[in-house]
Amino acid sequence: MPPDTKTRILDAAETRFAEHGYSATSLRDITTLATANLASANYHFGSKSALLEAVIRRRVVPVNNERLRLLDELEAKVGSGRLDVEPVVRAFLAPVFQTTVESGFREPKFMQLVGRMHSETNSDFRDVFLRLFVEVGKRFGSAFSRARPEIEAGEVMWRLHFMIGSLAHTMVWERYVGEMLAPPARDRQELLGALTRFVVAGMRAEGVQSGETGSAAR
Amino acid sequence: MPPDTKTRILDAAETRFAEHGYSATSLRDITTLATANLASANYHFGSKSALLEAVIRRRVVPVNNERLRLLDELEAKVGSGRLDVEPVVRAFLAPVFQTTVESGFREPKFMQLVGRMHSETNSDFRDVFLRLFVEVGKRFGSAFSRARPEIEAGEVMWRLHFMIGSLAHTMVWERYVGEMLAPPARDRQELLGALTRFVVAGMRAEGVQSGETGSAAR
DNA sequence: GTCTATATGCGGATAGAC
DNA sequence: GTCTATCCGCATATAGAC
Repeated sequence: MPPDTKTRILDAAETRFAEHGYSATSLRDITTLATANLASANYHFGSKSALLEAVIRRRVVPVNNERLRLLDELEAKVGSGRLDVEPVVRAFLAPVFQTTVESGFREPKFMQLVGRMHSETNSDFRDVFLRLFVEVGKRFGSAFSRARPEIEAGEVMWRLHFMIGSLAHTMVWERYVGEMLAPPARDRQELLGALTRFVVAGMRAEGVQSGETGSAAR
Repeated sequence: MPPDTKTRILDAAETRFAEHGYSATSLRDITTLATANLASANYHFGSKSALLEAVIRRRVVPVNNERLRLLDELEAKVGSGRLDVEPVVRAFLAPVFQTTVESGFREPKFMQLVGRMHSETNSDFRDVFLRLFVEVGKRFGSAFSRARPEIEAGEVMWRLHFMIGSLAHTMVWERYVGEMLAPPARDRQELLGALTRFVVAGMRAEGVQSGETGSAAR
């Protein structure tokens, strides 16, 4: 257990937000788990939503920085040459699975939190998260458009969303799949591999064909 | 506005659960929107979680029935022959986009609700939803395994999750993407088409290659 | 910085008149 | 079936002693 109260509260909040979501978690619950006094949460963070913001920032900023770093590296390497889909997908997905981006990541709580950040549409949650995500979204959108120039830009953006959705859903439900379907019981790297294969293939798919619509083949 | 109070409450609850989620929505908010008395919610449904269950059932049961019907039809058609990935994907995705499965679907509220049902892990929400989803999950898992027999069963199950994630995330965020990325402004059928292309390609991807792991190519 | 105590309001649920 | 009024617990937040 971390020594200072502020960090303990941050950790406890992360755990509970990941498990139950923002609205369903009370400060009482958080401070109890943190073995801290109820009032200390407001003393250190000011309000519940400010605490949420601190929790998100602590995790998202390093992951997004790592994503951008990998993308920079990749773009520098290929120069003005051809940009392949696969390394771009990896640059986006891998940092989430990487437990050592910054010291202190405790699995699998963090994975769930990331998943929830993408799926939660509570306005407090969303506002904070969107602010932190805009740059990454734009950079990766451009990178995928460059890797798949034949695909219309709008469809590329949707594919970015599909990728995020696959990632987020996997993170959130990872520990519940056993209740729902036979648990495949993979380790993290295998899961990242499976997700990468799926997304890379999706990104490489042909765009809409002439004459075809979404309701075709029915 | 529907005539009877019970339906109005159901509609209002659906709207608010879709917009803000279960925990963040109060019965007061729901009954006000429904122009009904606070006490009437408990009179008609017994409790908040029972209301949630009614909301989910009303929408999920017809969609899942339609999914199973399409899959039955497909399996009957191909008999013991080859089962292609694409129509299975379509059988899963299309009923969600079909606004006329049962009369009374009001877009795009319903799409958001479906998205939330897949992403919400609040235990009330999850329990109800899992119960309704188990059969569909198993049937489609088997169908995909049959369509992609070379892929290990565990990976097929994960791909099913990836598909659900893409779908759910798209539903939940459809109306927010404008805040986040340039809005592609597609219509529903185009969106279904884009999602189908992505998922079909993902499902058709090769499985893990010998010697490769998820952390490869880094 | 940490605690107790408390202000203040919203939450779900229900009793009981009509 | 629908209403008012209310119970009662839990929520966030803060005041103020130590």
